[in-house]
Amino acid sequence: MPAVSAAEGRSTSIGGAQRRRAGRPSAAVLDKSGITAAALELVRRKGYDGLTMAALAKVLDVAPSALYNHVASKQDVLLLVEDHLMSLVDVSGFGGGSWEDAVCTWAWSYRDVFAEHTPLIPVIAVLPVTDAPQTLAMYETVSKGFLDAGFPRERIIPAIVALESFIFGSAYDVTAPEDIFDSGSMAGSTPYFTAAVRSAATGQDGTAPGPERGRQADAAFSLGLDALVSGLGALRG
Amino acid sequence: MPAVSAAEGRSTSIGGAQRRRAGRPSAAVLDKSGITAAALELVRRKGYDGLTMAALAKVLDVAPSALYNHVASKQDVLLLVEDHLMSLVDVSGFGGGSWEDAVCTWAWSYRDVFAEHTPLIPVIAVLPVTDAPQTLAMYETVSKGFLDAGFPRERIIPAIVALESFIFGSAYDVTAPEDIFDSGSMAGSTPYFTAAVRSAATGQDGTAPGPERGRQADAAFSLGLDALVSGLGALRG
DNA sequence: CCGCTAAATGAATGCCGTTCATTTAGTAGA
DNA sequence: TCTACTAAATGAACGGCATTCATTTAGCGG
Repeated sequence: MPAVSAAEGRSTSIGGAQRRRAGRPSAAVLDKSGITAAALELVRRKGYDGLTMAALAKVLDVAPSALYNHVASKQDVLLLVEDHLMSLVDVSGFGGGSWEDAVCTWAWSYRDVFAEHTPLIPVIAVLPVTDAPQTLAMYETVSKGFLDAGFPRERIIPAIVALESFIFGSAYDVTAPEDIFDSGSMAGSTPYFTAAVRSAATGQDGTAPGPERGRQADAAFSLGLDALVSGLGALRG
Repeated sequence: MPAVSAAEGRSTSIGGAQRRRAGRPSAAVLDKSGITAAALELVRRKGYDGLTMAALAKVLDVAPSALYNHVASKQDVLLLVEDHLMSLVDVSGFGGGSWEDAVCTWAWSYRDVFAEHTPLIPVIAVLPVTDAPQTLAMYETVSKGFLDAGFPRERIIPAIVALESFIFGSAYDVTAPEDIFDSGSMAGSTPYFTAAVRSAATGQDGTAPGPERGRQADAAFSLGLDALVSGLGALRG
C-alpha cells in the first residue's frame, strides 16, 4: 500500500509537473487509501463543495477517468471517507469505567467528528455497513460495552440508533449560522419565541454578553445527552 | 394569489400544449405559491432527484429561466417547500393537556413529515428562520407550550434544539434500507454486534419473524423520545 | 511468444443550475 | 398622450459536474 507517493513514470521532458503519457504506468499511481487521503485533504482545504472528481484527480495528478478504475462512483469515495472518519471516534471509554462516562465520551467525539463533515451524514444514514470495516469495528465495541453494562440484548441496537440519531442531528446544529433564530421583521408576531431566543442567548441574567453559537450548540447537546443517558440507562437489568 | 391556474395567454394555434410567445404575458403565469405547489407535486411523483429547475419549469409550462424572476436559486425553492411542510407539523397538543403528550404528538408528526423529505434536512439546519413564516409560527407555539409548562426561559431553546436534533436524525433512520446493519462477510469478526442486530430483529423470543425496518425505526424513536421527554421534563420549575 | 487483464489518458456525453440579451405588457409621471 | 421604467416571459448560451468509452501501455500466466 504505497499510498500517495510512488515512483514517477518516465516523463517526456523537464520540470516536476509533467504529463504522464497514456497507457498503464509501471507502478500503479492510485489505490483506495491514497484516494481516501487525498479526498480528506481536499475537503480540509476546500470543503465539500471543492470535493469534485476533477479536483480529486488533479490533487492525485491523474486524469479524472482514472479514478473509476478504483471506485465505482463519487458515492464510493464518500463512503471511503466516511469509514475513515469512523476510526477517529473515541470508543476507548468502553474499555473500563462507568457506562455513562463511556457513552458520553463516545457521543461527544462522534458529534465533533461529523460536525466537520455534515455532508456525509445523508450518506451514512443510507449506506449499508457491509463494506465499511471501521464503522463495523466501532459498532462492535459499542455493542459489547452496552451488553457488559447489563443491557438486554434486544434493546442494544434501538438504544444505539436513538443515540446516533441525536448525534447526527446535533452535528448539523453545530454548523448552523449565528443568526439562525433571528426572527427579523416578524419578531412582533412571535413574542414567546423571540423572548426565549433572547434568554438563551444572554443566559440566566439578562446582562452578560452571552455565549457564541458553538457554546449554544454545546448546551443543547449536553442537555439532550444527559437526558438520553439517564433515560436509556434505566433499561439495564 | 391565483396559484397554478391562470388565464392562458393567446397562443399561436391549435392544441393545448402550445408554446407561449416571448415577452411578458397579460396575466402572470408564475408566483411563489404556484412554484411551491408544483415542486411538492414533482417531489411526490419523482422524488428529490427529479426536482430540477428544468423539470419544475416543464410542470409549470414555462421556460426554466422564467423561474428566476420569482426565486433567486434552487435553494430558494427548497426553502419554500420546507416552510410549507412546517405547516403540516401537528402542534395542536400544546393547546391543552399535558406537556408530555403535546411534545410526543409534535415530535412524532415532525419526524413523519421530514422522513418523507430528508433531502431538506441539511437545508433546514443551515437556513435562518427569518423568511420562513410557517416555521416561525411552529416555533412560537412550541415555545409558548414550554413556557406554560413551567420551563425556565433560558432552557426553552436548548430543549427544543435537542429534541429537533433527535427528530432530524430519526427522520433519516426511517428511510434507511432493510439491510443497513447487515455485517455480511465480516460477521465473524463482530460477534457482539451481529448478535445484537439479530436480537433486535427478532424480538425478545428468538422465534418470531420480527418487525420490518419501519417498526424498528419506530422502536428506536419511541425509546429515545421517552428518555428525552422524561429527562427534559425534569427541568421544569 | 501470446493473450489477458489492470491501469492509465483523453475525448465526448448529457444533465444541471444559472445568466444574459431580447421581447412584450402594464404602469407611473411629465 | 407620449414616454420611461419595471415586471415577466422566451431562448440561447455557459461552465461545471459525474460518468463513459475508445485507446494505449505494462505486466503476467500459460
